[in-house]
Amino acid sequence: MPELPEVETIRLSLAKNIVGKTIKSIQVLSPKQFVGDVDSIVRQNIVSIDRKGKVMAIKLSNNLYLSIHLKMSGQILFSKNVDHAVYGHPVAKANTSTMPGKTTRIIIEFADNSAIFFNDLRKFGWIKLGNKPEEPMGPDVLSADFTVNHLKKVLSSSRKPIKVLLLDQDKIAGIGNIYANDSLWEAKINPLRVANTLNDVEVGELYKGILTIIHEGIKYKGSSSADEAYVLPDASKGGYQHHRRVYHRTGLPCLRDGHKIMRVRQAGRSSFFCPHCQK
DNA sequence: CATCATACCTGTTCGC
DNA sequence: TGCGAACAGGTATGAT
Repeated sequence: MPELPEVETIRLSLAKNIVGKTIKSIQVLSPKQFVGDVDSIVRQNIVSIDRKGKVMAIKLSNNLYLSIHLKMSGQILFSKNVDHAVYGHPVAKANTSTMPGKTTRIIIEFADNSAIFFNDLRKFGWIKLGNKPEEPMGPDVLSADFTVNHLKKVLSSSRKPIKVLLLDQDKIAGIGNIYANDSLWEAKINPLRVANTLNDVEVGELYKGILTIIHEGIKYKGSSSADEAYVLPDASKGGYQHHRRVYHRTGLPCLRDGHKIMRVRQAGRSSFFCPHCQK
């Protein structure tokens, strides 16, 4: 679920709430989802929180890093008081408005009695402790290394469909299914196009489209529609779902020309596009 | 080497 | 209404 804009929104919120705090305890309720020695994070301070692509890395005072990947259904909720972790409204799906809930997998408590809850219905997400962050290989979309020339190089060496390629975190880090589809609409490029057939003008448009859409995702604090688990750490919802271009808009009119949005399947995932204006 | 299908989980929604 | 199939933000792995 969470793609770059969602993870960045969570990172900024967490940074405000937990940097400088001391970890008092950790409870791992789903053992497969935590990798590392739990005891070595106790009594450490939170130094900073970084992000590359969809992975967050919390730096601790003993120079270890807690890397977090939310995969499809992960959430991070913050509560000022672990004993009264009640949120203003129900969070997504099966969760109740109090924590821990039935999808809570890991709880980290701080010395001031505040806490974060790692919820994950589908159990694909993880938290890993190590001496460096777990990072995807590709440059982050927001980094200086993500240039139009980098995009050109990545595309020219692949015969994959362009949308499938955009999801490859070893090539570019941070783009997921929502923002890949919407970026291609923005650039008027069909998701089925073979990557190395895009000309320089099209690569330029795609580069601009990716940056436009990712920045818009961050501006609206991520995408939280009814079928998405994502919420902010205070359980409030993001707003990008009201600004989607094509994602989950099958049969609805294209925002540019009114033709019906189509859905196709690529590498096991849904792709959405306007058959009229995306060439 | 590159690309595709499958597995990992659990819950909700769709189609007959 | 009931019930199995399809689907959901992602990615590691093995198969082709």
